[in-house]
Amino acid sequence: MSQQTPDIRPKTCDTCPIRARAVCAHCNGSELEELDQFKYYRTYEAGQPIIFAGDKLEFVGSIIKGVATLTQTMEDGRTQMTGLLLPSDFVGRPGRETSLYDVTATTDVVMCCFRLAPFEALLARTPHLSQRLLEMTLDELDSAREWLLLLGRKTAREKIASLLTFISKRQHEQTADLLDLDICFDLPLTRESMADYLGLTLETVSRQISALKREGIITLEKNRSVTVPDITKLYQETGDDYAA
Amino acid sequence: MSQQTPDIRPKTCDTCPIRARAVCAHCNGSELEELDQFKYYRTYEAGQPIIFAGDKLEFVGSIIKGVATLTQTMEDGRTQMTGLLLPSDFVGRPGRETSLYDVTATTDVVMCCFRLAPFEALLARTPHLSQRLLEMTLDELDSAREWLLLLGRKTAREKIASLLTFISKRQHEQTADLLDLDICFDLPLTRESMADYLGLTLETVSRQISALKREGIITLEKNRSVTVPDITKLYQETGDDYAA
DNA sequence: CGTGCGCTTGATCGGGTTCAAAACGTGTGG
DNA sequence: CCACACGTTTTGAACCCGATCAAGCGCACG
Repeated sequence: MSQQTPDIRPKTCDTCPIRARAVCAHCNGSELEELDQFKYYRTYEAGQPIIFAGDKLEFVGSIIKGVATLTQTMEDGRTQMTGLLLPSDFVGRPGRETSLYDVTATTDVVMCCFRLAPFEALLARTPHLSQRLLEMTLDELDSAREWLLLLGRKTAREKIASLLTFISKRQHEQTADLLDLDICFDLPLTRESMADYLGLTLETVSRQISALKREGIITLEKNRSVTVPDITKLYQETGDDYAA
Repeated sequence: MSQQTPDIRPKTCDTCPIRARAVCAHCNGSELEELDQFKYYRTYEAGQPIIFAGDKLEFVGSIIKGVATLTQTMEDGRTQMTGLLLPSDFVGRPGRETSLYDVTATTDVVMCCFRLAPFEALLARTPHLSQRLLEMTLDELDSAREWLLLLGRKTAREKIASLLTFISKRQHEQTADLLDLDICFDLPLTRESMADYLGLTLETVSRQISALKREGIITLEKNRSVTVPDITKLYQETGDDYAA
């Protein structure tokens, strides 16, 4: 925050790091030009709100860099994360005027935003766009269903191992999968956010992470930087049956 | 099962009870005719599997009548329901060859099935179809996110009250909402299935239902038929903030 | 009338929560 | 450079909600 983050906004879609996986992935040149008419970039600092539940939705868009969360909060303050958005993920819901969720940047975030009304109009007459959005929504639904299993039936230890495995996968899917090397990644979430993701308390999260550390399954530095010497050991703790 | 269920398969789409809400809702006459080329009806008895996880998907389709579930099972047998499909809901996932979930009929079910390959082909060139599927998928994602909150943060009592509220809503959304009348509905799920939906054990489900009964918030007959004298009282137990 | 399945109820156990306090890390100002 | 303050994380101790284990009940069906 005090340190100036370099402006990594892509100049054009050609140099956009998420071009291949974002909602615009299937769009051709002229479609991109149309999108460009009502596109703008926005940045958010870590911790800042992007949208509040109940707010009128002004835009939808893609996460270019950083991590954002969707959360729901009950009247008495109990909070559950219901979405964890990483680069290339889509934010917002065409066909709805107000957000059902709080959207928050948990790290510094760069977004590619589209004004809602023209985006919806383009969506309605551009199969390349709507088909990609359908694909992405179906994938998100599958992830949500895995998440249901995690919340409903997994133990605290399995939940932690599953989250760590998920983050390491998403952070390394671009790079070559060198399974024989140590895997390192940064946790983009505080203990409290992890707790909100996993349906636990932050104390339980802390205890389970300590246990994995004690057993040598993971190593951490400065509480945020994780090293996994043997990813299969971590994977065995997730409770999932083995598959890539 | 012993009793013969009357054949309620609609003769044509005009008389189809779910026409207005199904995936084909926006289709026009000629599009329906195309769908009709590779459409067929199937029925399943209560308890029968519709698809096993890992099976090759032969068809997608709509639930016309009855209730089906999606479930995931871990190696050691823990199971979590991850989908509860009621009439008009869509079954299957275009763009995937094998099912990730077990799909099971929990009551007698009638489905309108479409052979997968021609359906996908039609989907790709029929915006009326793909846009409706997108809408439905986005709605399902929203439901899944409410479900995440339920599994992650609600108490057993709140979970039960939420499920009962959900079922009563879905069974009465067609009929006029007479809030001042007693609300009655049948539970399409066993205690065990409810437990799988809620991330609980069947004993806890039974105890919480007994508690609600003892307190006069619900009444049951034959363990399956529920009467709610005052729906707002039940709603207050869900933990949700008040809204229709 | 017996058999089986779905449901209820009781007694005990334990994983995760709650409440509390200490340790750590980072940034601030003297 | 050190002292202090604040937010995050760790650790400890007691408690409790829901799980587990174990009968027993009631209704449908053969």
